[in-house]
Amino acid sequence: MKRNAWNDLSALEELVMSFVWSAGSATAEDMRAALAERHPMKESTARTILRRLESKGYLTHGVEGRAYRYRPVDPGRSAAARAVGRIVDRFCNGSMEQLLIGMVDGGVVDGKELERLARRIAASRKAGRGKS
Amino acid sequence: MKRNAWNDLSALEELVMSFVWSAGSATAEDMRAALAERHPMKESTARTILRRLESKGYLTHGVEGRAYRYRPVDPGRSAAARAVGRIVDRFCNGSMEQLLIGMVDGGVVDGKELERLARRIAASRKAGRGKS
DNA sequence: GTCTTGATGTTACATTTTGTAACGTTATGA
DNA sequence: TCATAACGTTACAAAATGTAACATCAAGAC
Repeated sequence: MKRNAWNDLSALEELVMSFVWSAGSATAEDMRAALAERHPMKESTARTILRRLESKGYLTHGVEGRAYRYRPVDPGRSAAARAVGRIVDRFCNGSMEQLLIGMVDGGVVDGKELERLARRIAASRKAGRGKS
Repeated sequence: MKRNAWNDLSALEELVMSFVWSAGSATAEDMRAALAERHPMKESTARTILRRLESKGYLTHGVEGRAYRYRPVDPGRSAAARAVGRIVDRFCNGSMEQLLIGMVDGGVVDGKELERLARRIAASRKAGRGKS
């Protein structure tokens, strides 16, 4: 049972996922050490969070020596895209345009920049799979 | 004192906001009746949810006859834009481009459509403003 | 002027979710 | 065989959620 439609991660889980996504993969200790200043926690706690994230479907793990190495099931942008899709439904009555307008007006992204990115992406997708 | 200013709505609160945003405004009864099938609840419960949403800053109310009429403090697209900004930070390492790529690849929005909308929006807001 | 009634605020509480972690178990290299 | 690192299990307190009863109070009905 999800917390809500656009995100079922708690603040801490979100912080952890953020780290794992940027790091690519991580063991419990890696994560704990990396977030030590932001959010200190015991080894046991770190592992619990990672396990919960795995049970929520965000992470998977493989054995590496004696430790577990967790890695994202999907790239952050995929999870992000799904989240945004739901946001559009709930907050903007399904109108992607409304969302974009809100983002530009709210300064989340500059209008020109958005146009530039959109143009580039549309072009590259049409041509062929050249992910930047 | 919200830990997550962007993601502080529960599933039910989200459903209610979704309704209020699309309806423009609503009394507790309006809301309760509208969501009756989706999520039945007593009058008292409906009012509690609306009051909580007001305390969270999502709604405000004015008196209308004997009832309170709640209305969104901000258009849904504003709340959506904030949420997306946060998502970009956490899920995409701050890269708006990564988010857009994820959305196009994930089928959340068509590349051409995105480009069309972006172009139109950029055109209608010639100035590239600084963030608030 | 009461009385009825609809709407409000106050208060309550069982669940679920989160954050945190102690502990017991197990494989592995010394 | 033993120390250890890493794991899973289990436990809780605190906060968030969902749900609602109850006491009130204003305004129109009589």
